[in-house]
Amino acid sequence: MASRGTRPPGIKEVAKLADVSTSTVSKALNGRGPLRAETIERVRLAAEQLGFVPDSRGRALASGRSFTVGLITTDSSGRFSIPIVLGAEDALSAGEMALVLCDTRDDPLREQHYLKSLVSRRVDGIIVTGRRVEPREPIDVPIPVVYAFSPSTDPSDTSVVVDDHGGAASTVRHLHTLGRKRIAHVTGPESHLSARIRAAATLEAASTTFTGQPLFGEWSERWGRMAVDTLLRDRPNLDAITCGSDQIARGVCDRLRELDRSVPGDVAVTGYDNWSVMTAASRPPLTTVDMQLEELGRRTATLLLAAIAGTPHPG
Amino acid sequence: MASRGTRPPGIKEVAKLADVSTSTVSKALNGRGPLRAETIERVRLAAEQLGFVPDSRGRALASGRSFTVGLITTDSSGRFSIPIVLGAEDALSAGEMALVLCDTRDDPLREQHYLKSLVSRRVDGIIVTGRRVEPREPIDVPIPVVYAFSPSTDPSDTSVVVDDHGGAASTVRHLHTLGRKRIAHVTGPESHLSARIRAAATLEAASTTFTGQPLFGEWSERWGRMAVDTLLRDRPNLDAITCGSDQIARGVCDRLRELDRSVPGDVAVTGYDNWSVMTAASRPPLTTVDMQLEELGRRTATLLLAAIAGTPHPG
DNA sequence: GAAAATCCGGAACACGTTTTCCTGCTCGAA
DNA sequence: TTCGAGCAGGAAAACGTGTTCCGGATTTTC
Repeated sequence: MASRGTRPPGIKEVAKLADVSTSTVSKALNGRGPLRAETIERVRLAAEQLGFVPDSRGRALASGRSFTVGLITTDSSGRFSIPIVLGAEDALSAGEMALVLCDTRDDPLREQHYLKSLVSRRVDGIIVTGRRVEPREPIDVPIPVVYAFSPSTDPSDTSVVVDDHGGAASTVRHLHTLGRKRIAHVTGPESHLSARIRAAATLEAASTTFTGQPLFGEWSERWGRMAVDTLLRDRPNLDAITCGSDQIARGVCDRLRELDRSVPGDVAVTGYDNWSVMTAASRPPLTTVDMQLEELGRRTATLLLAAIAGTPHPG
Repeated sequence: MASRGTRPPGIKEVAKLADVSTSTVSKALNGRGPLRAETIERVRLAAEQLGFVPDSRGRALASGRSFTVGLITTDSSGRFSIPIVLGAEDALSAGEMALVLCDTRDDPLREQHYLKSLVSRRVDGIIVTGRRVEPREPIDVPIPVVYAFSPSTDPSDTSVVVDDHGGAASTVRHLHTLGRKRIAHVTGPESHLSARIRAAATLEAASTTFTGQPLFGEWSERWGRMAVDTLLRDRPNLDAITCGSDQIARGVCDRLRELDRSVPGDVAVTGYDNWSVMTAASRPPLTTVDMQLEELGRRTATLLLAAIAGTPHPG
């Protein structure tokens, strides 16, 4: 551990070393006031010599902004929020903004606690994200908020969501291109909005080539394996299965292999999420739909920055 | 989005409403000075009525602390850092501390940038974590630092690491309890320290029951499947395979199933990491070693808090 | 050579809180 | 009645920066 006790040099130390006033230092380093180039250089040199790093607390107080945004998530697993966080961080760090992480673990009490903490920190904005695409209760704070992945129930709030409909439809189009004519769909619980949307979009896009009904179950490999047995019993001649998640798709693939159906020769299988752990390990590697969550995070952050700057984009 | 423009009430507004001075408000709300119960109640009421939330920027400036810790990680996937973050957050939020997240993506430039940002924010402490257990270059800042998962190369720094040796040894003991006598080991690249440690510990613990040499490869299911073929060709009578990761273990299980070897009847298989995605989906569910990363994060944060309070625990 | 225009830099204040020191009050005792 | 003790609460400084305004110095112009 490095030395402590000696507190870092402030703007005053720099001022003394450069033999100017503190305000001059501020102007020189921020390029504000009209200063001679020689003075600026002198200040810059002194700052560098002392290893001066401006204290953002003072800056925050003076500027009224904290250059910090909060991210509230309910997705402890990080399965969906991680890429979003990465994208958001990417867009934010360009603007010298920091991101404070708050994982509520789905506990309303915790969420309340974190919210108060963020308000107390005078965060410039808040990103709210979750594990499901179901709309969630909006949060009530006097700060710009952008919802990512799980939109707010209030349509006038700014929300960035994935295009489940388009994703599922493009999957079907892809299969049509490959000449598949009898498509089935295996997905997660019907109680999940994303499962319903993907199923509906699949049905719609494959109306003439769909066989049977979508199968709702759970987001697991086990369910994928079970579903294959059901499908092959009822519709033995199907030639494609679109799955609501990569996990399900992998289960489907595994079971098809065990039953000596060639993939994708006899039956084409598609996943959803582009979870590399699943897609790469599957045999054969899966065709899947990438939700582009990192891009989603980036756009969320960009929208938030715009809202902070005063140009909200509702809806 | 809630209303903006009207800036939140400050301590001054509360003071005016309660008809006391600002210092009295501070004392009342923080329970510092000697005040009459009646006064405290009056202030408390006024604060609540105005929805007053103290501005932590002012507090940070006055108290000299920012009540914030930075977390620097190189593990973009979040595979290992997520549980650590969760644990750390857990321990920190108890102390009203916030956590700002910095993902370097293994880019030294980015790391430097984030480091400067954290120093500028006068963070109270920093947690450094990574994707591998290899020791890493210590960071040089005048702030308490605790390394988690990837220790610092400087032994006088505070580092919290996983007990790979103990974990591997306990696996072997478990297998001995089950009566297994011919144990093999399949793990990741020999260039990875954790693979070497686990292999060495396995060899040591199973000295009399180990068959052949540990197999080094990669952290993938594919390698697990390949390794089974190699093992069964050279040592067809083995009765247990300990794997360096759950992914490898799953590949091993899958391949054994394909070859009609019963698991765990003929061959027992153990994993490492307790990655539920792998262990639960495997058939049969895997026995694995839990690294207790969340606990590691919690302990890291606790150590950091101690260091911030002035009681460093080097080594 | 004097007045005006220009340019540079400094003093002071603001931001919101905590903390130290100090004042004024009340109560009890002589 | 007066003095000391003790307690409740206020005034002011401090934290570190940004910003506004203003004065002094230099240059320009007639």
